[in-house]
Amino acid sequence: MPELPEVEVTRRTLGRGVTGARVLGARVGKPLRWPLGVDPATLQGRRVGDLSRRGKYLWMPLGAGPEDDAPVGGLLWHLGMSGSLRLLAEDPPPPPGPHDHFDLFTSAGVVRLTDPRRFGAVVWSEAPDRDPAARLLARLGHEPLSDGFDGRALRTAMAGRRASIKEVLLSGDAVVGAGNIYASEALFRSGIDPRTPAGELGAVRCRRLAQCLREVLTEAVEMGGTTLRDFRNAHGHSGTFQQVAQVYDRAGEPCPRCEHPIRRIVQGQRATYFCARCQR
DNA sequence: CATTCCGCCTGTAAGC
DNA sequence: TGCTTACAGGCGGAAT
Repeated sequence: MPELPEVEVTRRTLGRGVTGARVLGARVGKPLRWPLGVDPATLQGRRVGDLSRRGKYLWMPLGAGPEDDAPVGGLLWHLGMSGSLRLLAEDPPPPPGPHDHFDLFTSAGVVRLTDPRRFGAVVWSEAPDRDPAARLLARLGHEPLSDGFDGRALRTAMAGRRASIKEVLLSGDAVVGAGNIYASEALFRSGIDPRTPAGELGAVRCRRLAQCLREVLTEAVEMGGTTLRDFRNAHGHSGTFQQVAQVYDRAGEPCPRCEHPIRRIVQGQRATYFCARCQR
């Protein structure tokens, strides 16, 4: 499932190829989570700017069109559960398959969103700080890879929260980017019991968690992300982080640190994997 | 305000 | 073998 590293890998691999290209048109397939919100024909002639990422959202600026008064805007992309973005340079591009639900035709190739479960979205917005993008980005927490993020910022953001640290990490309103895989992995690395109420974590453990979260996300980006089934980067290549995950989806296997069997519990209707001996 | 739950999807696997 | 059911999960929005 695409979490921060997968979106960042997509941003890098897609941005390298598509930035500066001209939009030629778009094809809208089956409905995604939200409607595009604009007539695809109005995108024609716009120039693709630098891709940026906020949490698991990708922002693609589309500069003014051929007419001088055309507003600057962009597309906000989300990969949902099973989405991936490819840049297809072949001419003509391969015909869309049954799970290809959006094509952005550009002078550099086709940006194609493949998303079997259709939890993803592509939404037009006139700016990232105007609706509908603003509404979707408004409640997001700290960027874990930004300079300002540390244990203090994390602790402040979680003050008073009685929900478990695992659920707060997943909620994305204290810190963004961790989904089910990286939340379990970061908690394992930091030795914190996923059931601990988030507000009870002191300065020391918050600092450790912030550091471990950064590390695990950074390593995952360097490994091209995690590919359990669907994820591919813009060139169609899989990630390899799943090979070094220490607890995720490893219930019953020995803990890599202490050999104690890894447990699987359910928190907020989601699976959590942890070592009950190493994590307290 | 904080927290919990629902619903959107479809591929996969377990159960009958 | 074939059908049914359960499950996985990101996350906004409604309900509590």
